[in-house]
Amino acid sequence: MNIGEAAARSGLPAKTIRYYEDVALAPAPARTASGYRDYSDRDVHILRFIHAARGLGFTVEECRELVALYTDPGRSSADVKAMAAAKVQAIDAKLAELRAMRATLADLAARCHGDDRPDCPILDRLAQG
Amino acid sequence: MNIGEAAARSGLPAKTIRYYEDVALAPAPARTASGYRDYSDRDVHILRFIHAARGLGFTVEECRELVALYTDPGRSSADVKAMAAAKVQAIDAKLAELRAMRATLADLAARCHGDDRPDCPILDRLAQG
DNA sequence: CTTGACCTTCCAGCTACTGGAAGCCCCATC
DNA sequence: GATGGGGCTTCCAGTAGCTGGAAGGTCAAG
Repeated sequence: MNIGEAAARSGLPAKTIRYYEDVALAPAPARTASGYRDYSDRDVHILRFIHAARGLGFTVEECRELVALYTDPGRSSADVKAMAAAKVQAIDAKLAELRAMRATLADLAARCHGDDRPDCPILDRLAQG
Repeated sequence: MNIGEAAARSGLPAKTIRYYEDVALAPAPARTASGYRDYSDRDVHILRFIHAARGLGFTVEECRELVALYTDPGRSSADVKAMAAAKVQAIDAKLAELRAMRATLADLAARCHGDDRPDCPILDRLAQG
């Protein structure tokens, strides 16, 4: 199948699939006589795997590792679990950061009149650093 | 004062200050005879304002607007409040996304043995898309 | 045979910096 | 006056992860 269908089946845009191939994350598929990419079911399977991994927040680099583990029959599940645990930690850090921002912003917004006068606790707060 | 001290006082790296000047977010300070940047207290004040705004998650583009509002005595606080509210919404969306990722990952990690065998529910899940 | 959708490559640009090279400048010390 | 070490200047390149667009080849329908 060509890239349009591989895109539809994997959920990734064709552009992104080419990009992943470029950075050697996704497999380079066979080519037709005229140079069109020709994806196998297995290729698409990997693309879907990558799509799912990206969707869980893994970086492209991490996806490379995950694909390597996935395609290695001699892998240890401990390695995969470690990556997942590290990602959970990273997400927790990001969550804490966003929650703090949200709290501050919501508080400031609540205390701002929001009318046509210039007085604004939000700006005041930013101004004090 | 020169850029090193402006950096120390604003909390922004010197590199970043130059970058902000380059993209016309931060004010272009006076220059000494030898070409060194020479920051006034007011310049530093704006730098700190920008630092705080970035810290609350506003993009550089949004910071530009905030600085414009900050320095406009005829502003309406409603405009600022609207920006803050929009940012809270954006953060909420991001939070929801991260929470979903975290939940999935933590669940998968919990169900993975994490030993030296290859069987792994994490990979299985990624494989089904 | 033509049209239009699809495919190819390559280059540029996005956000928000960050690192590094090459080269001045300033101040203190000898 | 020379020297050394820091700080300053500019400019270029690279990071992540795509995305848009240009120029051109291909395929299937009518």
